[in-house]
Amino acid sequence: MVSDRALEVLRVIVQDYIDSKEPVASKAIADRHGFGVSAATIRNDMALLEEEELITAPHTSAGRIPTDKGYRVFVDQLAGVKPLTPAQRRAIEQFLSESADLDDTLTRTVRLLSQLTNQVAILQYPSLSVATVRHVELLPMGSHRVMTVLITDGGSVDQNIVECPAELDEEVVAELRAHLNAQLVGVSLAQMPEKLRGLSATVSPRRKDLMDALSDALQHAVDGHRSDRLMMAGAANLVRGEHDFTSSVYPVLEAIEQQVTLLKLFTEMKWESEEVQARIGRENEGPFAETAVLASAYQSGSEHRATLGVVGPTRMDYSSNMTAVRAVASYLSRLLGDHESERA
Amino acid sequence: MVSDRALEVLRVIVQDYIDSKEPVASKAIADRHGFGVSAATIRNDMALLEEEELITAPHTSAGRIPTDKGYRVFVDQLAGVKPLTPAQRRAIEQFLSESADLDDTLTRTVRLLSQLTNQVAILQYPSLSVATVRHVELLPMGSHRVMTVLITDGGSVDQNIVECPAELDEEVVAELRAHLNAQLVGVSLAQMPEKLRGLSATVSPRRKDLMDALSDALQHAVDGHRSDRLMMAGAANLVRGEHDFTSSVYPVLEAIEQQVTLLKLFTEMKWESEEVQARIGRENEGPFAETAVLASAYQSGSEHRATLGVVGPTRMDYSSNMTAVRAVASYLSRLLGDHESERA
DNA sequence: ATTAGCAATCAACAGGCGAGACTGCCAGTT
DNA sequence: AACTGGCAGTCTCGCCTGTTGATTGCTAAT
Repeated sequence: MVSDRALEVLRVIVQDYIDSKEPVASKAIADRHGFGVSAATIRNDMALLEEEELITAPHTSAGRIPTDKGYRVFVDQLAGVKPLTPAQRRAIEQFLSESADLDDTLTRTVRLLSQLTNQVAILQYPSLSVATVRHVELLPMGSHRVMTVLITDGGSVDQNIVECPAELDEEVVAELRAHLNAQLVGVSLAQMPEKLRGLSATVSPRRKDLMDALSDALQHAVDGHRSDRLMMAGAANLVRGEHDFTSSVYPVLEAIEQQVTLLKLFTEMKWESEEVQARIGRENEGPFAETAVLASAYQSGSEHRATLGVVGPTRMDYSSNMTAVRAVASYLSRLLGDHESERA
Repeated sequence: MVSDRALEVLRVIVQDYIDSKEPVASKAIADRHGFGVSAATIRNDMALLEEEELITAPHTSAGRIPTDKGYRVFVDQLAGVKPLTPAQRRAIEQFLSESADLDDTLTRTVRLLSQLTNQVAILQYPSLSVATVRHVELLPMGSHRVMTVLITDGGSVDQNIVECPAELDEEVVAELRAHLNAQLVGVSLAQMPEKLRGLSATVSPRRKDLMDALSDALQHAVDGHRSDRLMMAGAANLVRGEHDFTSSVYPVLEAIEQQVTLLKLFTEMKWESEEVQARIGRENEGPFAETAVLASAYQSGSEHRATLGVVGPTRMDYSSNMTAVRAVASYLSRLLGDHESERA
């Protein structure tokens, strides 16, 4: 029952509210965006929009502000795709082209995203379960200790120190190293647990304890690769416009730092439909009920996806932020994809 | 000219103000901490302390609050060493004993410190310039690409991908690997730049370009080890008691994220004198002029030191926070020292 | 040196008042 | 049927006021 013009009214309410932070009055709409109709007519449309719970008035004699539902309609139907500014595009190219290793790339990426959006940026570590083992190295550290190094084709490396139940010499280490590489190179991290469990059966009984210890350590390294960690950048942005949150930003910041709520949120999202997803206000539970979360998947390898995005007040610039999230996700995917293709 | 009793008055003003957040009145002091004197006498002492600019009154009919200078005197002369609670001690043991690799240890440490103090905790990455090279690994990635992996005895690992000017086969790689290890194992990171520069002279001319590319990559890995990065945890603590800062916490949080100001602060500090240093209020420049920074060096190896600490409002519990910082620094040193000694 | 007492000062609070900003509605117009 | 102008009603905000309660500084007495 909402006319096209009413939707336009909603659009300008969202837009004006986003940059003025003030409730938007009918008169202001009629003046600034000449719809060819008077303020009274805008008021009728606004009454309609209020009926539909797309906007609400903070108090009787105030203008209107969008509701969560209003933002939702705006995002789904009204938000035009704002192209990146040349400056933004340049910033992206520059930032990402300089990266060295994986960790550095991710750090830069999350900072970049926070700068582009002026929001808190969040980046989920890429799940490397489709990555495969490229090499396993064993380095003796004294007679009863060895360091395992697990190197994957994604370019990431993990190491662990293992207490050995038996005396070690270089010969034994070399033998084990050769054996481990023969068994494990090419195996995907997803298959690793199974493969590691079967490992102790492949060696002579007197090596069994030792091999068990090593496979424990390697399992630990694999676990560390789970995409269950987040990086954050731009926390200061959250406290900048302090009055964006009715109570305090404390629970929001805390929840971001705890990571668990956001990780849950990210995994809940379905990625089939759209490139960038938005969760607005009450659509989120708990501490994020006053925030909007924009997120996009990025390809961390040939298949698997991880998520990056921003968290901010519901009163945010959805158009440009969604563009920025999409752009950063796609640049990062390209970067990692290149990386991937290089090992062909 | 400040009598001993006047100093005691300062002490209780600091203590009371810290946990009540309210200016402290003469009557309250006379009542709660019976000095055996009346409120009027306390008032005389307070007038004296105000003369010395150790306390100040926010307005005429209010109690007094400590000035930066007052906190300084408190910290230097009055703050008793509050022992860790058993619960805190347990938390430290538990947290740090579970750590796996270096990065994990540091992450846990900084989180631990933020939990113990309820402040923002900052940890400078250990400078590994005294760490030595344990192993260099080369892994071919296609015919014109090789991944270098630099493993140090501290347990940290860095890798880089190198574009090779010439075709590679396993034989060449093996030769280079052996050569690099022969030349570099045991070299400290501080010596690496020099050593790397001389490297291309040690190989046959037709390998020279290749070796240069490799040493560039290794140099890059060494650079990544510089202790010019910080980790932060507990940012939410900064916004919890919002009214601790007259203006906004924004500049503080931003400065922490930018890292540069804090790194400068850390390097300025002299570590000879005390275990834990405090910089209070105006003693700090710029964004930190309203905060107190507690910091302590920790030993990241046999010699070199890095810094960890907390940032919070000047109105903080110096006694327990300094104890916590000291304890965490010492536990971390022990942990890293153990690690160090293991390679003997 | 300490104390009791007292006047002075000021923040915090609540209440009241006026101005300004919008809305909602209604009656009239196109 | 859609739109408009006008107007009363409502509510926030800022401002002023007076009141209350807390605390100090001073002075004179002990």
